[in-house]
Amino acid sequence: MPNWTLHRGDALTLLPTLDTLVDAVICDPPYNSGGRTNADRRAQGARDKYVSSDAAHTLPDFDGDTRDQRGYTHWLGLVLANTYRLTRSGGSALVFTDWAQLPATSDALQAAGWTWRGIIPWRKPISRPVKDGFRRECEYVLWGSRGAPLRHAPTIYLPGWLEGSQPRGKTRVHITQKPVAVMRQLVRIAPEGGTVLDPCAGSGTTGVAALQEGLHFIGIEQSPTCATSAEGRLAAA
Amino acid sequence: MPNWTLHRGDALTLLPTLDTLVDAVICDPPYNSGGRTNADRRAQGARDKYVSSDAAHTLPDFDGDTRDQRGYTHWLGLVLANTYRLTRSGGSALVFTDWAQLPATSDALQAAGWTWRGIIPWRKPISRPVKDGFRRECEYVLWGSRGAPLRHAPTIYLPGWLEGSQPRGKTRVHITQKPVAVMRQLVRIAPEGGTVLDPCAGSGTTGVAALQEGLHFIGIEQSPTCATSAEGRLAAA
DNA sequence: CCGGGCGGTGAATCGGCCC
DNA sequence: CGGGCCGATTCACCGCCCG
Repeated sequence: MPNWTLHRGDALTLLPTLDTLVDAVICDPPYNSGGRTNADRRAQGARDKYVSSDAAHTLPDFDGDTRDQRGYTHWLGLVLANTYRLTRSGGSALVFTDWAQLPATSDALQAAGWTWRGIIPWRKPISRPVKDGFRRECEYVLWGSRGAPLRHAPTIYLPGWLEGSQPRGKTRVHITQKPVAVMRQLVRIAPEGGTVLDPCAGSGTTGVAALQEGLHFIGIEQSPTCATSAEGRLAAA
Repeated sequence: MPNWTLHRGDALTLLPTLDTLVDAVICDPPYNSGGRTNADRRAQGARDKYVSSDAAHTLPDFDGDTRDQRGYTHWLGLVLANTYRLTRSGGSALVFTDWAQLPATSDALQAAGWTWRGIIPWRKPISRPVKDGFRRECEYVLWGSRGAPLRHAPTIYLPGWLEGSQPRGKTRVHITQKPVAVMRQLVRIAPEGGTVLDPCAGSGTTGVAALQEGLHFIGIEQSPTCATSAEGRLAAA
């Protein structure tokens, strides 16, 4: 029976106090990328940047989305270095990013010691059209490993791209919530019975997917509101 | 009736001598990314890196695939800066890259003066599975613009995701040849009756797509073998 | 219970106005 | 003149309602 733990608080404060070794780190940080100017990025909350001005839902805003690109790279590098320490040799990191922060994310991943292994695009069928230009309908997952990637037994083959829309309606509790089906593909990078760590757990989708795949889960979430709904979802899973 | 020109020679030598203004630059440079180490990358020709050792075809090798990452960024930045000079305000650049060179390519694009506008993944359904890991089945097109992107009349909406396998069999004349259907989507970023420039024309697929979409085409190709087959394909289109 | 139709939305972006 | 703020915009897709 897989088990789970959710720590409440700041990732950079809590990670140094942990000592359980894990097999995979899956992280969906605030991208810090909305807005055209640095002032836009720093001044607004995530809701103002990422949610349509006429959206009817009342999902809560989230913190930690006010860094400029250098600050973001540095912060993410620290988080990833702390998770690297907790990861077994052969373990993997999977980090979400949008197109604009992809190069910064690859810098942070490699600065933290991970070997960069690839990009897995995530295609979102419900996305805004762009007038006179190419639609921006993908987010991206960067894959890194600690040393040579683990050999699985039996051998597994994971997809090179993902597809899935954000949950809608009453199952949605977070502005940037990921579909469980997408996360279930990703957590399979951990070996059978392994442990997955998510330092930016949000609404806990990574944990739900891990439990469904028979993996243990350790999460960290700063926002009390998110942590509470994550605990509910994890307990139900 | 759209017309085309193909210059034979090195892009960095020829670009400064051109003075026709263009609406879009589409470029598929040698990625310089095969091999695990810098020594691997520099020692081999493109054929050894990108083609299976048991491949049955005998397509010619290509030059310009022996730079390390710093050299690649610098070279690509020079090419893109020279094409920037020839591009009308509001025009676009579309640059192909694989996952490993994506950050370097975004650096070069922006260093050359272009505003980075997004990433369009290109999925190649025929790709090798990765043992115990995520398949690498996408390449990426980086979109940049010179100033604010041109307003089209009528307004167009271009895709954020491309699919198409590399040509096989006797229609394939180049190791890294792109499908015409994919290139036709991309050249549409140029306005009706506009001109497309490809400084690394290869087998001329960009030009074929441009002509089919009613656009003019200017290409540059270094390899005499490739240039000859490109001329054949362009004349037929 | 199933199918068709309708209404709402998106990890924004852009133009324009005001200070 | 530059920066900040406001509101209009776009359509494929998904969920829900109703027949």
